[in-house]
Amino acid sequence: MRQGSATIRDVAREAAVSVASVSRVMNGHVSVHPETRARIMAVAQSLGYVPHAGARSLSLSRSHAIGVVLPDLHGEFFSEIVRGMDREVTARGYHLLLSNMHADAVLAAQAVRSMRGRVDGMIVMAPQLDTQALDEALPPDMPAMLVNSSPGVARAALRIDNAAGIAASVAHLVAQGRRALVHVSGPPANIDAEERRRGFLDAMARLAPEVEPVVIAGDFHEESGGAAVAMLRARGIACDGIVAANDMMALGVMAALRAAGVDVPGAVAVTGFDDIPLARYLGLTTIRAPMAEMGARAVARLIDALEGGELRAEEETIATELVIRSTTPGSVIGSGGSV
Amino acid sequence: MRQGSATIRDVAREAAVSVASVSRVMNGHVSVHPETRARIMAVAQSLGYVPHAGARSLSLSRSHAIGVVLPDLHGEFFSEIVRGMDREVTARGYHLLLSNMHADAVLAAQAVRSMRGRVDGMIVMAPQLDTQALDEALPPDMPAMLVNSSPGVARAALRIDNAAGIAASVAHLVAQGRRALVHVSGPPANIDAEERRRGFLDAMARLAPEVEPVVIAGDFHEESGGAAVAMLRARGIACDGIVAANDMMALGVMAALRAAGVDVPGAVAVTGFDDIPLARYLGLTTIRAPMAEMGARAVARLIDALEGGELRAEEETIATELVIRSTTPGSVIGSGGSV
DNA sequence: CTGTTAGCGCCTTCAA
DNA sequence: TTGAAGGCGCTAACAG
Repeated sequence: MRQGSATIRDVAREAAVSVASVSRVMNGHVSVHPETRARIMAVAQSLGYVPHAGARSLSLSRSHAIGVVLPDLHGEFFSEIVRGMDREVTARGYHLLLSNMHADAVLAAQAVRSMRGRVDGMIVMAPQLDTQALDEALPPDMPAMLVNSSPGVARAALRIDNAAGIAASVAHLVAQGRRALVHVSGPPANIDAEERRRGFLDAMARLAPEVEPVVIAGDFHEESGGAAVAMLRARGIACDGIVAANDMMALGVMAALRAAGVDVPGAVAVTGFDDIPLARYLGLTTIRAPMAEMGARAVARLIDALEGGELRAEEETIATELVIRSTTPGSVIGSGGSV
Repeated sequence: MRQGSATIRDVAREAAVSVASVSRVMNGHVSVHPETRARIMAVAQSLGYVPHAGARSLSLSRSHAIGVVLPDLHGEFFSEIVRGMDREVTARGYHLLLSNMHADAVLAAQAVRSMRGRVDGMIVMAPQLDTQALDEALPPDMPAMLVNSSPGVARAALRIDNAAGIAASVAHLVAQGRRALVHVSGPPANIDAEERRRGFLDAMARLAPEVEPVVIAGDFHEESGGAAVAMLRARGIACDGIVAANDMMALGVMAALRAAGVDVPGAVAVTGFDDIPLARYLGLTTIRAPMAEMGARAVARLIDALEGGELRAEEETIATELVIRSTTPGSVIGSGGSV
């Protein structure tokens, strides 16, 4: 992109051929005399010629890059998702153009627009943006995959099965005879948080219809887990199992419970969601959300579409997995993965 | 990048002006009649016109994108570095083009080349590539910053101060009267690992010249920490402090020690390096490596250079910070940050 | 098998 | 203040 580099014309002149021949050789096209080919390759080599990807994509109307717009999410997620995307994208010969998006819809729209002309498609993850904002931000003719975003937009989408995940946790606890379950939810504006909350209520209605389920509002941060426990105790709410909407809050719950001398999992069982590395270390039973696979899948679907397939505006759901550790007791029979 | 989008010509035609005027308006240039400007903007708006960044960068020879080539590193680092870069890059109106690089030099070269014509500069992090491979991979005229890479190349570089960090750990332990220190090193081909190993030996020579320092080879993975402890015990090597080359190994060390009934930090103190989130949770004393700041700094230096400044081929070092937790006892007086 | 020639979408002198 | 025209580097017909 800077001054010095040799262009296709330099190679052509030096090899005494036309740029077309150079282009043919560089792109492995047919019909080039072996001798000319050899000469051209030698010259290209000696000049250190590397095709200018920008020019190439302008002429081909194809950048082989896909834009990724992510919210400012936690370290674990970020790296996992991007890792999955990167794996797939590299295997397919594409590049990833990154752009973070802070919860602001205006900035989001700007980030999305700024990618026109540099990517062939986009992957947008916007758990906190509403349908309309997303719709306005995405150019209508831009192939895009929505990941864990608000439903309602006629776009191809991917989301983890929050409801089934939470339901698995509830089933697991219910199978142990626990009924007084409490859900510590995430921020209300967040689509994942909302689905988990609903999933909890639905699962309770199905699996323990005789009890009135309790939901305490949290915000996905560790502290709100501790706060939830404090509230529970202050109000004297009976509880033998806490289903947190994510692992960080579950950790807060565990710490508060133990600090208060409550036996975990003896008196109260705890489950989280996400399966962050800490969960494994601290023995937290949780729902594993396969973020890397999700990223890879999003890329795969998008590129498939870009290369001729259809990008059907349907939502695909990614299965989660219940990982039983020491915050819920014993190996329970028949409480496998999903519900 | 697809078919539908309106081009500058569509806007020009619709507004009954030349493309030059549209261009002037879009780029906020002077000398455009207010009336024409208004008309053009109205048309652009109604057509949903968004400038084609690819074409723009071809004609300007400026892509406002910077390429990032990273090794396949652990989640924590990856996200922290990229977060720092993203923050800076967004603030400056640039984009990040990502590319992973698996330890193979050929693939690395290819990854780097594939970015010509799509980025204005690059940030390369290659702790396991040697100088020559790096040199060959980077186009001579491509502005680039090396991050935690092999020294010796005449390029601008940034690296965390591994030696000072380890020295701080050693000083901290020595200040507690510990002398029988053991270092569990990282993989020998890794530049960070090597610098930490050397840093340990140098610090020991300086701070505890009377003892023969012990180094056990690890590989940055948790298991090798446990293996190191096993070896220590099998050989009956005396030891009252273990300085691991990274946190994961330190965790392995802690687990093995405790499993063997050894009191930590009573009998043996343990320190790590990196300060991953787990370190905080498990109370591991460690050296904090500010990866986000490092990423941001790399971007800042690169963009400064791209926008007129000089990109001097000098190495800048990023300071680390000793974080004392419970795997090394008590608050020790006078053992602050660096040595 | 090879060269010529239009663009891809935009920016920018140079004239008017 | 505005328009016409060339060019950024490359690819893809279309002729030879």
